[in-house]
Amino acid sequence: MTDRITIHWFRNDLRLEDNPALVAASEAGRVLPVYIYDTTAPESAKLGGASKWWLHHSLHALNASLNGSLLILKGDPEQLLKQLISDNHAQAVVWNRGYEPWQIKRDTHIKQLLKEQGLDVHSHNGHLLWEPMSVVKKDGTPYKVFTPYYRKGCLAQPEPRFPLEAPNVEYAASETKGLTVDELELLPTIPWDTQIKLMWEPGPSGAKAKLARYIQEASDKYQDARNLPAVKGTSQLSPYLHFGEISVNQVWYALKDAFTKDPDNAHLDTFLSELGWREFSHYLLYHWPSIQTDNFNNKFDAFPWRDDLASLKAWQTGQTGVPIVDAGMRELWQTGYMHNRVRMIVGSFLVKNLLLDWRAGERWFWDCLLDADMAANSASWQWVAGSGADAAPYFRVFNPVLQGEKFDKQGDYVKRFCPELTRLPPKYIHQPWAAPQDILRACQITLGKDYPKPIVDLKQSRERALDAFQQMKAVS
DNA sequence: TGAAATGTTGGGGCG
DNA sequence: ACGCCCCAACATTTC
Repeated sequence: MTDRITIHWFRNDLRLEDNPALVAASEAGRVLPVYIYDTTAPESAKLGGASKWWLHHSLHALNASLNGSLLILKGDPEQLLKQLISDNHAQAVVWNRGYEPWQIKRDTHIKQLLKEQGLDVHSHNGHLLWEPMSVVKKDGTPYKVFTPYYRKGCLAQPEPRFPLEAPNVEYAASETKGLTVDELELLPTIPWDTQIKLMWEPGPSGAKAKLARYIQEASDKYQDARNLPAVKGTSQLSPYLHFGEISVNQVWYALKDAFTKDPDNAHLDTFLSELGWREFSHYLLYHWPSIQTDNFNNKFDAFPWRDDLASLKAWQTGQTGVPIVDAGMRELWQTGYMHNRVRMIVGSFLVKNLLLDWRAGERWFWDCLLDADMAANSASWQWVAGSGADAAPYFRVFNPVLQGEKFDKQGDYVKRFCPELTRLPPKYIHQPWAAPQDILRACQITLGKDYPKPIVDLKQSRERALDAFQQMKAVS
């Protein structure tokens, strides 16, 4: 029994605490921990630049917590696992499940193959509160609307797993030679990560710090900071949850605990339902695997998206001439993150004011976000575009000026990322094009030179979007 | 987790 | 004192 070796295949569960597969492995004997950088992933699932940066640091943190015994491999998981098993005479393989369509296909195949070879193979739920396959309506079909999904489908079920302690593991030394984290070459060759390095600490300890800070601040309930991009009112846990450096169960129970002590704290309640949205997007991707590329609502197949590279480029680089949009896009580029409120504003702007396909936004976010997550990214873009399940109606067009005035009253957020607008008074900070010439001159701003003129007229482009929507409805 | 257009109400100025 | 109008404030509808 003590000679038995179980391979724990680390994927997006880069933690030792509350790790069901690792617990199972540790109970069966010695454990060989391996991370495999999968080079066979399809193009649409290949990690973006920001995600790679995060993974690099997260693997370092994991390896350190394993006293350097993490085996790192790169290539085709099927081949590498087979080799690993034979080199080390392993009898079992465990992992925590993933839910992206290509992962499911890959894992199902590998599981079957290894079982045929006589191995003991088990997968576990380490990533979600309620797994997609266990939540269906009475008629057996999956939910398409969030509220009944969450209330009747999830909350009515038994409570999610209470977080597990980190197991006592006896790690086996590998006979297979692995790579160092650095040899995966995940870091950028040009140093675009200077700001990111200062802001983020990947790994479980960074996650715990974020969680503690959030609960502390949410408990000071005078603030309504969740919607204010200039304030750190959101938890910023998304990249940690994506890579599994903290489990959703750990976050869920930490919030529940805080909520018990402070039952009418609306922030905590809202945050719990945000976790519900995270579950919902995984659920949608599992039951409708094509949502990353295809409109969930196929009426949108007839939507007249424009083809306009110059506008797309202006959006990507934060040069649209609309301050809150540009601030958001620059925040993304510089920090690998964007405040949730601003994600909705820039998304609406791309899809409605610029009339560009949501898939262009999905791809850009995928490359730039540290928390890039196929489920959340696809479901959220379709939500913004109006083509998704339980989506925002297409005619709900955000006015970036009003959104700015509402959620960034003094323009602090805009000024942080658009320093060329620093001198503008709050009255014009969200619409410099409306400022009188003498004020612009006094602020040393020449529109079209120091800061772009808006690339679209907000009113006209809003009407154009509504017309396009009518046109689509007429076609179908 | 909208915005804009349209409708309704009621207080106050004023002849 | 009364009716009329204006318009802000709020509510409802439409996109």
